Amino acid sequence: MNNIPKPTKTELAILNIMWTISPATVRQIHEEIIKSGKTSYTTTLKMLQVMHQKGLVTRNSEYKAHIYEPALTKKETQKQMLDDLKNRLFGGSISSLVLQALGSNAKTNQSEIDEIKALLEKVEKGK
Amino acid sequence: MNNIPKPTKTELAILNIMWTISPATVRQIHEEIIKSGKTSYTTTLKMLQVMHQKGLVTRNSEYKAHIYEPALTKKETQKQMLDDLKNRLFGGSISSLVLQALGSNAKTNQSEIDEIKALLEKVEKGK
DNA sequence: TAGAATATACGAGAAACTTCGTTAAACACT
DNA sequence: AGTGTTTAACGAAGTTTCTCGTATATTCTA
Repeated sequence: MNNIPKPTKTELAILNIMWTISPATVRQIHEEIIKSGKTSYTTTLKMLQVMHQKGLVTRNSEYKAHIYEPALTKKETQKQMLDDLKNRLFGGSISSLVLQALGSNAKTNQSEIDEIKALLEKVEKGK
Repeated sequence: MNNIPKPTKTELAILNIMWTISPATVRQIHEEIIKSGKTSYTTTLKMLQVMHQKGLVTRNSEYKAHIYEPALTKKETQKQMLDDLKNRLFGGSISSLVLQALGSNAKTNQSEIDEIKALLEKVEKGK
């Protein structure tokens, strides 16, 4: 099977770093992690190994220091997790999710609103 | 402290049932749960006890069979979890989340689109 | 009122997730 | 070559989450 599991909380934190600096070695990733909290190098290493085992990241072992990359783009992961949340809490309805998201957040700026509107038009046209 | 933690996967499944049938006894909740999979009554009971301990549900112990209710409404929980996802995967930007949600989902029907548009107008006016 | 049914409490074990120390191999530099 | 540094691998322990059996109390009913 080719199914990549949903990342856990800690795994997601690591992926967020990797989306900005990968391809990267464990050392490089670890340097970023410790900017916001203390952790052992081996903890980071172990996390990457487990994530590789799960298929969340790929790695190149050609050199002594392996080089890691996320298996999915940030966008793909966003889609995956949004989909999960939609199914588990919004009865499978994306619009219900969107309504709730917009409704509980008034500080959306004009250009963002325009962007959303434009996208809505596109969705409308595409029917 | 008054802080209610984010429900886990299993806890959320139970809350989903409770939002439709609560106030309810463990027995009633359990009957719903076993409609989609086998579990022991005591498992359900223990989950509710832990959830009560965490503050996710309230209970009335006046009678032999305690009566449970969610501590938060479904809407409040939706807001809470959307907020969490937004912070952990969308850099704190709701509009980026909304764009991704709408973009990766073409099958939004017309009335839903209209609803979203109306809400956008409201957000726009309220500035 | 005695036995059956139904409920809670509780603890133990399984499973998933996270952290870290130890070991050994690869490499870097005199 | 010999010493120190950097790395991967691995296992073990700590945590959280989930599942379930057993013990005990309460309620029902025949």
